[in-house]
Amino acid sequence: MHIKKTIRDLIAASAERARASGALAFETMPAFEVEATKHAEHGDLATNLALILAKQAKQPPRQVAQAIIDHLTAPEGMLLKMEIAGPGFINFFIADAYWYKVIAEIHRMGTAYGNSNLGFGVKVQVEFVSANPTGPLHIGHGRGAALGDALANLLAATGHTVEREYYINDVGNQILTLGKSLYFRLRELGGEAVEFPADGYQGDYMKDLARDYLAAGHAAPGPEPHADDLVRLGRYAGDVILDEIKRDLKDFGVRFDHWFSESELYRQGLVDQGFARLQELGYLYEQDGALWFKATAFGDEKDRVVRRSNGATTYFASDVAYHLDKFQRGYNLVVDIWGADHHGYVPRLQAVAQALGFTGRLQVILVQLVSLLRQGEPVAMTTRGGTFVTLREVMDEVGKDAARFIFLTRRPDAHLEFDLEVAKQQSNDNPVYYVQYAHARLASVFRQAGAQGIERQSLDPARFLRLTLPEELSILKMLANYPELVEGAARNLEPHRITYFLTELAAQLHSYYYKHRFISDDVELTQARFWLVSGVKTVLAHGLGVLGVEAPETM
RNA sequence: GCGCCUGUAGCUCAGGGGACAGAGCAACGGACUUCUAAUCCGUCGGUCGGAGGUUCGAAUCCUCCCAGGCGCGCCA
Repeated sequence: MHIKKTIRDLIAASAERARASGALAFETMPAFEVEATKHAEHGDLATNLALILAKQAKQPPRQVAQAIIDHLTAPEGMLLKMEIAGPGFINFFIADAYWYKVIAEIHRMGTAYGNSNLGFGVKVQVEFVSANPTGPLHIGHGRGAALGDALANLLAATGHTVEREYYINDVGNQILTLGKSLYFRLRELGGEAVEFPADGYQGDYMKDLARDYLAAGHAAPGPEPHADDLVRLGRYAGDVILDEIKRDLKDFGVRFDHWFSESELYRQGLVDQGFARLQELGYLYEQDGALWFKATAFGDEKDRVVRRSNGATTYFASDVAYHLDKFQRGYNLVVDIWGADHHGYVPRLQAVAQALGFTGRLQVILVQLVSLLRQGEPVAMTTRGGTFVTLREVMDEVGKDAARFIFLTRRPDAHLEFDLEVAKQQSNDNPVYYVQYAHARLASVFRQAGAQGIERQSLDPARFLRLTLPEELSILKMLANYPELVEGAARNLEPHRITYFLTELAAQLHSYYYKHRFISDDVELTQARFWLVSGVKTVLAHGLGVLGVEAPETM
């Protein structure tokens, strides 16, 4: 029951009829809006078609609107009335009875209400987090994790075939640096006073790692270590850290289908394949002993080195290979979620996508950094410097659900201030509990009713006529609009729309609950309300599911 | 210097061509013998950073300026 689509079709058909009858003259049907109104006096839906068509039709907007109304025929009982308003909007007032249908619809679909086949046959990959295994996940990674996971859920709910991937940078200098860091911590444990390298990873986790290394029975390295020894230490540390990252993500409720190693690109010869492909297309050239990708041919500000004059390939070369591989795996859309500090990297990667012939199939979502505060004071966060708050700490302090909800209450491209003290202090006023409470409250109502021997009886649409309160109609409309909202969120890759919807639905439910009793002596009314609020419960659970937040039966 | 993101109520943020700009928190005043008060009801609070422009219509699009954040390697 996509009401907007239904109305849109009616409007379009009406305009065509008006043209056929000569009441309206226009060449082509322009794009027009059918929007939910902000104010009740404007009805339920409004269109701006008359305003847009006025110029073409050479008639005043309100006159065009009248012509559309005159030629519009809606199904019996659907429309209460239509009004021309303001400069030429047409407002549609939907009959109450129409909204009751949503209850049966939710009943029919069950927990799948809100799902759709929007993305049928579309294969999407969401790559997110992909933090280097050189330290624990911090709060910024948490934001990316929550977003990527919710986005993948959202796309799956709308019928896309979704795969979640984590890209592991396990090639290059950082392994050596990691090994060096471990090495120095080991020597410290051996009682030596060594000067820790400035470019080392200074966090305390490296000290723990060193202790664990010895505890596991590994021999401490001697002085003057060979580079191979450092690399081995680096790999060891990387593996341990990656295991920890996996554990953190699992506990954060985030699941991945693939963990893709950068080293795999080399093992499989994909980097050379990438070079060969670009070479073949004429987008590689040599200069100053280095190999360059002609990124400027696709709007990047400068060409980019893929192989340095010393023969080493760059990080960018890996990404060329990695994305070529992604596209060859047949994804219609590849979504990369990155921290905003990598934004300068977007044009060159888009250039690669274009060069390889996959224009428009790569979408990079930049997640702005989280500025972490503790009682209003900024906390500097650097992995290398070792001062940061880990995702683990945040989970422990404010809980998985609260953290995820907070992350998903902001647009990705907006800076996020996360004050730990505030998040803790306000944990009871946190919007996540507000929404969860609505769900638990309804569960409680049904438990209470059950205890009184009152069960929800079979669906009888005639009873819904008893739902006449403004609160009830308002809730019905929200429920009816939910599937479209989910589709819109998916289309725009914006999970936060779900968050806002849920908060609003919970608000309406709480208000309704407070003013009116669901369980009463009036059997018919009780049944009608049961059916209504069980629809609310279903939708709350669905939305929370998309966000990866629990929908508790009791709180 | 150049580029990207941001600037909306005291604070944190939605809204991103459409009708009188919204929510939460904070502040203030009310509501529990009641299906869960982690709730509800009300009050207060905004020249949408500034100036021009486009449009029937601009918080929203364009230009310039101001402020904050982040980038600008043959690093990863």
